[in-house]
Amino acid sequence: MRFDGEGGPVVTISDVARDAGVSPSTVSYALSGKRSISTETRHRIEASIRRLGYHPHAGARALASSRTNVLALVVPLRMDLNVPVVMQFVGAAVTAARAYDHDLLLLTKDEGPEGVRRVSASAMADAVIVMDVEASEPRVPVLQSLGRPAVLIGVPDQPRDLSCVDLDFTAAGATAVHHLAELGHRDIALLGPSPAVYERGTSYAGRFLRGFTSAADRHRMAAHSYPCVPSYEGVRTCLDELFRTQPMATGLVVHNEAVLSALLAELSARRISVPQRLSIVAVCPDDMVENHGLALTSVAIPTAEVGQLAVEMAMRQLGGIGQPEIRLLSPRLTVRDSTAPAPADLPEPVNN
Amino acid sequence: MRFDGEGGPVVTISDVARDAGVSPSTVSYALSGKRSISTETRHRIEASIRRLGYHPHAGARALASSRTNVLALVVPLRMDLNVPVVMQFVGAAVTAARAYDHDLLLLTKDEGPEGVRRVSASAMADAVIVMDVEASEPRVPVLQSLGRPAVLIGVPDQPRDLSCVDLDFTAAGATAVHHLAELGHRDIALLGPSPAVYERGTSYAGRFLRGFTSAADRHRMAAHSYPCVPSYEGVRTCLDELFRTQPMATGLVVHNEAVLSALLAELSARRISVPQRLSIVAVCPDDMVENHGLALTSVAIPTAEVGQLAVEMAMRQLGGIGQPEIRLLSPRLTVRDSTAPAPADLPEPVNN
DNA sequence: GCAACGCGTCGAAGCGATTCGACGCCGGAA
DNA sequence: TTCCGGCGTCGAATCGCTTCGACGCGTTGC
Repeated sequence: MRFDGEGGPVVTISDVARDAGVSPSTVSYALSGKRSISTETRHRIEASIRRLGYHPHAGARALASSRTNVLALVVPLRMDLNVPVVMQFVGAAVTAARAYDHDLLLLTKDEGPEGVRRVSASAMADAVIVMDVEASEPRVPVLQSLGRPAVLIGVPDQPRDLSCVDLDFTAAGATAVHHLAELGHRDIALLGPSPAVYERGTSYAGRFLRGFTSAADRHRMAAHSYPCVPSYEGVRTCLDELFRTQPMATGLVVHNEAVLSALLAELSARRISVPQRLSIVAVCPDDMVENHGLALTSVAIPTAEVGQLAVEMAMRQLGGIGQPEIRLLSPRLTVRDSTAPAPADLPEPVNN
Repeated sequence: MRFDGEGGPVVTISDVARDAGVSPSTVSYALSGKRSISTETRHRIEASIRRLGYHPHAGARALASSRTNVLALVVPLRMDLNVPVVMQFVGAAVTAARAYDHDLLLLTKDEGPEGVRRVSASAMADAVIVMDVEASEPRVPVLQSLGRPAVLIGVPDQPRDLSCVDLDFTAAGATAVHHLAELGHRDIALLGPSPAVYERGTSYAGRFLRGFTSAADRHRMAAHSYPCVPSYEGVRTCLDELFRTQPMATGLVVHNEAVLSALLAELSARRISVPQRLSIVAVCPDDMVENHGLALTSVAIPTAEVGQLAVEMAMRQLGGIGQPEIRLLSPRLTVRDSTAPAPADLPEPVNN
């Protein structure tokens, strides 16, 4: 039992063993349950552990067992992504991980493929979860060569043998359009994420757009897409452009959580009433549909589920059961107060 | 050189040593620089490392050196805090940590003091950084007994021997008030964070409020504070309350980034012009003052600096130089378009 | 000319866990 | 009664790295 600086005594497994009158290996087996231990002995060991305040040394454990009980999570730090949404994923993931007695090591996308390799090669994590996946994701080859479980949140063009989980954004796009179609809208638009997001080839943006476009085609609706930088100015520019191109548009799908409040404020300033003149379908986590002065009809982004599933898929692979798989969650539409039947009489064209 | 599942060969320090024709300890010294190595030998070792693709095993390193090169970061997951602000801290911290060749382990405040103890006692991290500090912070005793460096972002009532870093929120409150006083405002209000934040005794909220109140007293201004839940509804309620209590208020300090856009939208809906009728000083990170249709006069929350400083203070303590210290950054006011001299004629009272 | 020293390198002893094989004991099957 | 198998436990090897002490050699100082 060494003493270490200010901190209390550093208790090792041998200290526990001595205190309980058994050998270290017995303590180890009592802890891991990999061999049976008599109830009698187990209780004695548990008591010693509590009395001495024993915590296994993570490094030693990792060295001996080649398991760290740590998951690496790669998050985007960019500000053109919606930050609260990212945080929701992270929160769900860390909570799920703790339920499996694992911790999360935080990496940033900035480090690129090399960061993933570094952490994995130096055995700092047992598996890797990657957010903000791009269509031609440069981290896929690295991830694949790692020989560790990996889960992508999003779907690249070539997932190879990697697990993916996400909302089915293609279906989500279609769902939003379908809802507007049912309400009789014939001329609709998509207010999408920042152009930068598309240019980067971000997985979900493209998938949603495809779903939106092809559903609109199927319904023979007029439909255009307007990427929108997340600022008041960006919203204004987008709306100008939108109503110049489609002055008779009556439906708007918003796939950009960050601009929701600015959009509603600006529409109200322009005296465009929602949902009378313009119906709005938001695509965002459920807890973001309130707080705008109007409950928004929305297609939910199930951040909590996705984050949790990502961890569970990783854990399953670590457990040996379960192969890589691609799981796309079906979209769920909740009708609230921002959508209504298309105006019966031709709406007044919006001019700016 | 073992082979391990799908992953490439697992290269150890002995493999490198053999390849370079030296002993393992020499490789170790070449890597750490703790003893001098001839240039000749060092080059040979570096070449071997590159050729074999050697990455030191983090667990083994931690075991032998009792250093993990990992910092634990405890973040709040609550949604009543402004999430983008939290993310800015995190981003700055992880970037700074990488500059010191360290990684970040993510803990949540949910785990409470026990989480901190767990991670520290099992030697998963060398130091701990804690966000969202409360006045009577329950993690302080644990942190103190750990015998590891710890840095709080925020200042509890009893910091004991722990390092703290933050914006000087007391001074920030005073600065905002002072600016309005100079412009001739005599009747002002504070739109603060959610009541829950105050009830929790969150460090920065109380400090800001104190700075605000005492500065207003000093200037003999009428001043009240209105905690505001971050939703459209919350903003409306607050404004109702505010103008019922202080119909002649001409200045508003907003210490709640999340409601800024809702606030401006609602004010515009109520035909209260900013800054003619009402001057607004925001307290928020600089990159949040745009995007509202009006550049806001603000007292900056230097998230990047604070996050980075937190890491640097932790590193300094790990390096043995530097004692625990409390660093409060001086506030910086930037005058933009949301503040103007108080209306010369008595402003029309706002009634709702 | 010799002691003292610094430099570059090596070997071996840990660090604190896991895990494999072995062993004694007891109960049930033959 | 003997043999076998499972249970509970132990001892020792091992994981990959750091670090301490030692050693040989070439300099430097008196």
